Amino acid sequence: RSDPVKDQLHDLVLEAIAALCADGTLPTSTQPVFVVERSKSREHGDFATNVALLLAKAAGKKPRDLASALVAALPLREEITKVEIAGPGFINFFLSPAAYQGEVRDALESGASFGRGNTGAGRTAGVEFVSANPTGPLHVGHGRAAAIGDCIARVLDANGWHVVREFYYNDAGAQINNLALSVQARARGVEPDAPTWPTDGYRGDYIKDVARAYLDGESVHADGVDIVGAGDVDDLDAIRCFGVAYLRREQDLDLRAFGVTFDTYFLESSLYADGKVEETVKELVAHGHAYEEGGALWLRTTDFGDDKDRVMRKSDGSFTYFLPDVAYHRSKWQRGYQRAITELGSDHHGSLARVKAGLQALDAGIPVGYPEYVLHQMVTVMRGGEEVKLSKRAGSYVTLRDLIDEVGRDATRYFLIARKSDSQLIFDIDLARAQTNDNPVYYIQYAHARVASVMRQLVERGLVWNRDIGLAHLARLDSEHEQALMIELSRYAEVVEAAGANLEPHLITTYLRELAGAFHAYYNTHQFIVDDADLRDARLTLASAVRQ
RNA sequence: GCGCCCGUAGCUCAGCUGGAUAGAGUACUUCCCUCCGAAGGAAGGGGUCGGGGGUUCGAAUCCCUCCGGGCGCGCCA
Repeated sequence: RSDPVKDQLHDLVLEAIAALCADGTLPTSTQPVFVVERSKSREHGDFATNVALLLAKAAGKKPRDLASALVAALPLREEITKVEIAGPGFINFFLSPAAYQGEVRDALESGASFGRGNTGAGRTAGVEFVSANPTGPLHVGHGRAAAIGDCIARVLDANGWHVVREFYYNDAGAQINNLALSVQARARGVEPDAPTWPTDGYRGDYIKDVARAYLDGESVHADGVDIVGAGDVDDLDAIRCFGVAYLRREQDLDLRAFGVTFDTYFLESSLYADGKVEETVKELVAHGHAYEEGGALWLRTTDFGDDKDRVMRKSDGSFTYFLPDVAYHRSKWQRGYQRAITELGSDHHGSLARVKAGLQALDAGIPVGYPEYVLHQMVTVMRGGEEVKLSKRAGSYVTLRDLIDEVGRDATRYFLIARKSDSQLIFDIDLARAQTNDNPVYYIQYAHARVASVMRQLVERGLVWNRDIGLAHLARLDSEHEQALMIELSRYAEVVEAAGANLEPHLITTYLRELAGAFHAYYNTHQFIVDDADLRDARLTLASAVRQ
């Protein structure tokens, strides 16, 4: 119920239906299922309803005839300037600007909380994203994950959810061991192509930085712990701890520069340390979904929609990655996340079915749709019409830091969420840097700059604007362009709601561009009348409301 | 081979829980602009919504099939 104007129209139609039921035009058992929607084009008014199309059969009438009857029974309202029957039987409503002035009032009165919803009702949603292994710098793909995850978190927060941002990382597995060996090799002066270089070692230049810091006894602060480089090249455990801390800190600095922070860092190793992995295995076995074959322990995930059964414990006694994943998502449920959103690169999609199956096999009352996965597709970075592939720092890929340094934090965030996450994304550095209206970030910032400009001039002329003056002059917002702007404004709450419901933050970017467009149109055409203080104040009311 | 995602204007993409002549930005064509930022405004041309079939009063949207592109199908993570 986020749009009061739409809701009022919906209620009016209900009244009309009730009237037709009373006079026998409609059967009294009629189910009033219909929608009132914003019209796509101005020719079709502000709102339209398909009610006559849907009820025509029940009424035994042609849609347009039923529409006529409904319109005749519709209560009159001052803000409705015209009601029209169009096309196959749509009823179009034309509203006066006054119908939207309440939205501006709401914006002024609610300030920063304008547009917030409460579908979350204070429930807890855990949003897990990025979750990069601490084995190197974050790349563009992580950047997309960071932007999408953070914006999902923000949008859920705006819908009344209590949001916990969570970063899960592996600090103990084979990849980390590989990292430790790579740092050790660098510390010993071994080059990547030398015979003693570890198999599949990390070859990037950043490994040299880690090794040097370790040898120099540098102190690294990450996730609330200080780790000092011990300098001993034979102590692989010490190297591992230092390397993880070092790269975790680097990732964290990049994320902070990107405007992203986390509430919880969850270590994969804690699942083992706290016995969660063993516990999960025991429960799966106890519920009869496990069996042994070829010396390994399997889970019958095919009972829960997976393609084939999966190995939980390998024949060598160690666990596959699959089991900690199940234990981890189980812990989200146990920690009280009524909703869990897991943001991943789409190359992980193969693991979704088995994790969900594992959670169901626990028989712990976890909902079938838990967790909700949001997958993002690959990012291609372009500059000068060519694909950018290399980063000095990491070697084989473009880092998030490269992008932030080159195009700035806000533009990077905007472009990384501007597309549906399941579409491949082309990140055009030239476009993102452009100071022209081709660049949507520039276009939006430019709209803001124009508002700021007017406000500044107001102050320079010694004039005052405040909320009360704005509220007193709402009725002056009566021009066509002001109405167009107010209509855009009135969509805000439902855009926020839809973005939250569908976990689609790109809806926000699309909306912002449209809002900026309405603003530019308003600015470009209206006459700024300096000798009419009242009119000026009223117009500035809207400027300020939109800015907020 | 199987599974998931994508295919919409020259380009980059919205729209996809079914609705009216399929939208935005950009590019292109014509016209306008010396008062708040012209980094502007007005108008116009441009589409078999990948192809085909089906369901429906109505399909870009739902179902089937084919084509094209990406990704995934390990006792790797």
